Amino acid sequence: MPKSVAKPAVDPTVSLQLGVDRSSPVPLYFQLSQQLEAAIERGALTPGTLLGNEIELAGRLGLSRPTVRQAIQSLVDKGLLVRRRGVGTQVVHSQVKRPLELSSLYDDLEAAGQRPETRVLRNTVEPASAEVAAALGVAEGDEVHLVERLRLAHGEPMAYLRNRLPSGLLDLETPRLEATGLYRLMRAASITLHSARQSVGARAATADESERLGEPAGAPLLTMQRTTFDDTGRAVEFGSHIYRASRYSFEFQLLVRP
Amino acid sequence: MPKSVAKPAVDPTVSLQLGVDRSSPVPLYFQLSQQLEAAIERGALTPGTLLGNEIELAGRLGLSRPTVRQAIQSLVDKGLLVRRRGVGTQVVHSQVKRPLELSSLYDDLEAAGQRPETRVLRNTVEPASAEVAAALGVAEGDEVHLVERLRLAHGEPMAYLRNRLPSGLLDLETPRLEATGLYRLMRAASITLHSARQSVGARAATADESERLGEPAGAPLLTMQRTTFDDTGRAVEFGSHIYRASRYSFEFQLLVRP
DNA sequence: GAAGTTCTGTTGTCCGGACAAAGGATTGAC
DNA sequence: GTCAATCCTTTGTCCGGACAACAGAACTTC
Repeated sequence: MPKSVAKPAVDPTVSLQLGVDRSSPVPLYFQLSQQLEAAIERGALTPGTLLGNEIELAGRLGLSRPTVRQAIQSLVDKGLLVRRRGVGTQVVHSQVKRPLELSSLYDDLEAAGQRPETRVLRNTVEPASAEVAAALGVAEGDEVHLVERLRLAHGEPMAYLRNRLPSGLLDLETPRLEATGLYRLMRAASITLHSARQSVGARAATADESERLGEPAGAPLLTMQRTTFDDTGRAVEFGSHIYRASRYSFEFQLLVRP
Repeated sequence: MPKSVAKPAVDPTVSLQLGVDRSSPVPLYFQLSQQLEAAIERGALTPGTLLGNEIELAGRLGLSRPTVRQAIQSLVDKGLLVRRRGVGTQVVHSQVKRPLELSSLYDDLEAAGQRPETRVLRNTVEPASAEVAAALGVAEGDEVHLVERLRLAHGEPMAYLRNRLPSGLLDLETPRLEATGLYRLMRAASITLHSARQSVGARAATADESERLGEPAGAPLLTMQRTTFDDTGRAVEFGSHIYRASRYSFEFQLLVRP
């Protein structure tokens, strides 16, 4: 007689009502990965759970194994699943929120439930300094767009944002800048952002800065410089921002590249 | 008679001497992606170059299209290539260096050519405070390992590092801590890091801190808190670090998730 | 000459199958 | 009981093919 009985390892995905709509234009692997992600999100798949094996899952859903693998892979890339050869695919033991995205302060604040407000202080054109020219990849002295904004939350200043953009890239009207964030305007202009190079540091506030942000003189500030590139490699934005360290910090999650 | 002649678009990969070794245990897609990456790195494939189409490339290398696609995809994920349906695959217009890794300060300094030095100030065990317990996922009052280190470069203090680890995870001998970085010790103990949650901020130095770091009183400091998880979801480290803002800033590249 | 239409080339998605490699559990030998 | 060898399960890699979707160029029509 076998000493077993210990076989509680029922495939947890069976009770999940997974299913794909083949008439939808949404790719099958994407439909599946979204359903799995939602299941993890709402706790139907708890951390540590072992997903049933790919072949069986594919068979049950009427999909091929490559398609199921593609769905799982996308979640592995997001850090939600972990695969182990010979073992199976496991829901990662929670803690994953969102792996560092190229987000604007505006989106961050809005997501945090704070109603961001923008005050445009300058919106003009000026010749590029050597530093700006190098960052944007234009010639020194070329005209670039300059935008200076004060970002507030709950009526309190949070950050002072200074951006330079290649002139003519975007029509930046002050009302639109006050209504939303810069990145949203870019996306709306069908500029597809690709990557950014950032530098985060700290320094003491100058007299001007402390006054503008409502901080005592010499208060510590968080600084961020960022050059953003679109998918053709053009630099589309160079920002030099300062944040009130007493009110703001950068939070992010990052994944180890396997 | 065709008006053409305009056909300078020779596949740039033909002159690249690509080829795979089927007897090698290294996966074919990986061999190919490495060769392509090397070619981009050394400038043999210049930014903007259009790779030949996948099918032809697969045929020339004696590989199947899925294998070639897998190789290309890995470089797209790294941000080195951009694909456009109906157009082709293009080398991204440079600027990409390295997309933010979970690196230790030690590695960063070493890569920058500075010889990092570590002075272990404390290496002991203590009961977990509420904050530490929450971060590490242990009970309050449980014993955790505490390591306090001063990190120097060129003999100058750069950062003050305070780490808590679940006790018993690693045997942290002071000599080993002074010889290398914490993450390397973890990897050596075959702990596979998976993700980390970070928070970067700034504040003014306390009297103690300013003295330890050789900064004037009240100088702005860059702060970083990080909880690191391994692939089983365990928290393996909780760090609270402070950096001299006058000497150090965080530099990183990040990619937009498509 | 300008606008719409068709055509062509390329990547995106999906299928079904096959074998290799690794991890864990079981079995066997001592 | 302990250790090594074996088996089984699962993911990793690779193949060959098919059609869809999209972008751009060429062509036709007005």
